[in-house]
Amino acid sequence: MAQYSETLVGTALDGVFTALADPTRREVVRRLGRGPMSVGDLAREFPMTLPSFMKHVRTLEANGLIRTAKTGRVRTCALRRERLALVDDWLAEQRRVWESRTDRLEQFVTDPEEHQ
Amino acid sequence: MAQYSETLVGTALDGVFTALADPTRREVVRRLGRGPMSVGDLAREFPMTLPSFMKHVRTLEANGLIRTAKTGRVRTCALRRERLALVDDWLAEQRRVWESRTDRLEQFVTDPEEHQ
DNA sequence: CGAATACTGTGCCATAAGGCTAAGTATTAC
DNA sequence: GTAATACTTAGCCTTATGGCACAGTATTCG
Repeated sequence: MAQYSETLVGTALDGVFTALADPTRREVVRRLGRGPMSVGDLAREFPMTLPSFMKHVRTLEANGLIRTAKTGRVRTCALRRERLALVDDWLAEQRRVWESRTDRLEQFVTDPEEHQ
Repeated sequence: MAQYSETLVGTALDGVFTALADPTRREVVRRLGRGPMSVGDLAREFPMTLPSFMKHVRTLEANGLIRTAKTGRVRTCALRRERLALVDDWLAEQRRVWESRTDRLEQFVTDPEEHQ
């Protein structure tokens, strides 16, 4: 049993998808798409306290979706677009898998109406 | 504050990303890409008990990534590829956002070295 | 220097996630 | 009709998640 096809099981994909599973974090990614912003400026847009918001920032950074740096008392966040490419890559691999589907149609011994 | 850009906050995107955040579920999606399979056949490949595995199946179904149907005592699962398109769409929107970035460069009053 | 600003750290809380065992139900096989 | 198969249900456990309040630190402003 077992053998997951992704070589490492606890992959970066886990983190990236987890990070994007939260609407607040997706919105942060979206806003940073327009350019870097400070934590404070970002936080002001969301209905939660700063400490709570900071957790999202740290999650995004820990999973490589953003980069942050502190200058004086201000921490600026910037999107790391290349990290989103992991999602693209995974989707592309899926497509590769199902495009080879017709090659092995004989495997599907299930009810015909189950075939999408 | 607030106004998240996705119209509904608890969107389908939450569920889709959450479902894909787990390596077991991603692997199920991958395998179903090759064609429908029964819960039992799928489960045999994973290092966990059937009840545990069934939770993943239900999560995938609840979030629309797979369709399942029972015939006799066997439940067959099939991928719903169209649901993965939501991820594609979100990524495409991101690209749209950051491609319009240069239009408003004057907004970035932050440290120049922060600009990726 | 004292006050305001912008985080940061700590600890608490409620719910959800992901796993297990054990027992139950419905089909199918013998 | 008994037994094996293929889930399914229920309950428990541990850890993770996402939120809070409150207190603390480091910069910058006046």
